[in-house]
Amino acid sequence: MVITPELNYDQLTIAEATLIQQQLRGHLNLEPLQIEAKTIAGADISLDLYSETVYAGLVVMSYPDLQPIAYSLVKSSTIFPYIPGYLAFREIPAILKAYEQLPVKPDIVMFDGNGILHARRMGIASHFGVITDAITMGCAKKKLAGQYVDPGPSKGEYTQVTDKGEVIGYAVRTKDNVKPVFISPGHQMSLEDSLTLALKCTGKHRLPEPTRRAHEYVNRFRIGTLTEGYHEFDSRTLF
DNA sequence: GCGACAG
DNA sequence: ATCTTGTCGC
Repeated sequence: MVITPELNYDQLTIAEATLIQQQLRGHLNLEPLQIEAKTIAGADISLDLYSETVYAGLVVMSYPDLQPIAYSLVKSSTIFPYIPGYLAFREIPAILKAYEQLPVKPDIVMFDGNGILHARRMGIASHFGVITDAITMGCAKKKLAGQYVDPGPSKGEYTQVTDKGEVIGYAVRTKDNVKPVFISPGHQMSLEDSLTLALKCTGKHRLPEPTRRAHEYVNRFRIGTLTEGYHEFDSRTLF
C-alpha cells in the first residue's frame, strides 16, 4: 500500500490504519530543529456531537511574539470514528484542506493531540508532519500512552513520559496548580525542542497560545462567529 | 482476561 | 469532541 496525502482514510480498517502508522514511523525525523522559527500555527477541529461535519482550521502566529497573523478555516466531513490511537485518520483530512489553503506555510504547526507520545510513536502531529514534511509537535490535554510521575505544582515544572524504556514526551505544568499538558515532538524537531517551544508559547493559560487560539477559532467558526476561508489580519498593524 | 484509552 | 450551573481560587 502506497502512503500519500490523497489516500482515502474514511474506508480504512484498523488493521490497515495500523500498518500505515508503522510505515510512516520509518520516515520520522526527530533531529533538532534546523531553523529559527518566526511563525508557529495551532491546528484543531470543532464539531457538533453526533455530527459528521467538522470545522477545521489553523491560526498562524508570529514567534516568539505570539501575535495572530492569519487563519484558515474549512468545513468538511468525516466518517472515520474517534478511536484512541487513530485520531489522525479522523482529523487530518480536514486539517490538511485548511493547511493547503494557507498561501504561506507556518514554520511550525502545533496540534491538539500527540506527536510521538503514542503507542506506535505516530500521533496526529507526527503523522501530519511526515506526510506533508512540515515541522510539527503535539500538545494533548490527557495522557494517551506511557507512564509519568506528576510534575511539581508550579508553572514550568515538568517530568518525562516514558514507554518501553524510552522518553516519548513530557507532562508539563503550564500554569500553577492546574493539570499538566502532554508535550511531544511531531516531526523534524527533538524532544527537547518540543518542550522549549511549549514553554515559550505558554502565557497566562493552561494551553499554549497556538493550540488555545486554534481551538477558539474553529469553535467560533462552528458557532458562526467566523467564516470559512483564508483570512489575515490588517497588515497595516504590522508597521 | 483486565485496565487504559489524544479528540 | 460537545452539553451545562454553580463554585472555588487568584
